Amino acid sequence: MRVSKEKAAENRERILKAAARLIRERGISGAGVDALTEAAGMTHGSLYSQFGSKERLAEEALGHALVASGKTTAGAATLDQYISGYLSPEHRDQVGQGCPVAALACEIPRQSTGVRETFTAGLRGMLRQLTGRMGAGLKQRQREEKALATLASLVGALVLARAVNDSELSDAILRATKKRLDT
Amino acid sequence: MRVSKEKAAENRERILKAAARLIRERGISGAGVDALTEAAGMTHGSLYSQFGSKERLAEEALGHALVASGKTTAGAATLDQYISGYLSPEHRDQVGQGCPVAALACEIPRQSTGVRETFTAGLRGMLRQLTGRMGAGLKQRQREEKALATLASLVGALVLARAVNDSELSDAILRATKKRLDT
DNA sequence: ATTATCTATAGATCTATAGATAATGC
DNA sequence: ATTATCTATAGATCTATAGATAATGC
Repeated sequence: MRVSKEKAAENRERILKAAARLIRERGISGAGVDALTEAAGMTHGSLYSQFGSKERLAEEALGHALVASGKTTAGAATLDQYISGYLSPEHRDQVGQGCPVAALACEIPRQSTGVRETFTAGLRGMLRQLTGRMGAGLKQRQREEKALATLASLVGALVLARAVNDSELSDAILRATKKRLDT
Repeated sequence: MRVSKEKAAENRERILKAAARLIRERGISGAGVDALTEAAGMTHGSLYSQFGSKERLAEEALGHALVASGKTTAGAATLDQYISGYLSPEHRDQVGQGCPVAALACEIPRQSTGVRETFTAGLRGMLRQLTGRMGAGLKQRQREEKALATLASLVGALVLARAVNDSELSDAILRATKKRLDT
């Protein structure tokens, strides 16, 4: 049956929000059309009238997740706060609401051009936030360079801390990386 | 039909070698039983007589890839050589023969216990190699700590360099991380 | 007799489409 | 009349198993 324009827009948002979480938890290829729509309380058919394909939903859902994640990190007043939050055990343990870059990076090379572009734009957004928090004594070039290296450290540490099967090692990865970034 | 013991062992090795490459290129969940056995010139049925399940093959193939990768990096005489090789464009562009940790880390949290244990053991192996190449002036604790932070940097940089859709940005990630690790 | 491999197939799941339905919005 | 959603289903692909085959290795 048909629903009102507002209701349809609301449904669209609900699928997007659920998808933004599910793709981080299960991966883009691991989150099926059924699971994505069911999590929003709808049947899989509605995905195709709203987004046309799973690929396009994935692209929008990734964008949604990147924006949400960016709003969270924007709250960090200093570089130290940014780093501490990113490398916290809480962030590690909440994949579905955490940084989409860390959650999805490994499978991005196999995704559509649209998804890869959205991902790259999101990564540039993170770099901008980091660059803006780098020491004022540095030139712009140096701040950008530091931001690149810092982002790689952050993402690598989070990804590894989530992957290992030993909580002590996982904590040690986060701690050592934080310490290294403090210098 | 039946084959000789030696031939069977050889077939097993061939599947493992092909799988070690395929899981890095397509991900563990992305590499299907058909593709895995076909790449070794066999039908999918043989996988089940050799390994019992895809999960067990994945575990052994990951181990295989970790050993092969460890042999390559063992050739690096110094920390600087290790880092330069890891962050080289060649390594970035050869996922199927590169570091399995960087290729698979994001999906490891969703894998079986066996796969996660193999992954963690492989990561410890990398840490041992790195620790052994850390400055002699440091205490063992400090060397281990530096190795943890260095590994996170290396893996994060490679994963991001592969994911972004812009070759200049990709190169910049590798360069900035190398520079940061040189200090 | 044992067993590595192949063939055929089961049963689940995946993405996608066609057509029906029913309420909206002109 | 338009259209968001649902239902049913197509067609592909996934992991796994059963049974046949045929050569090994006792």
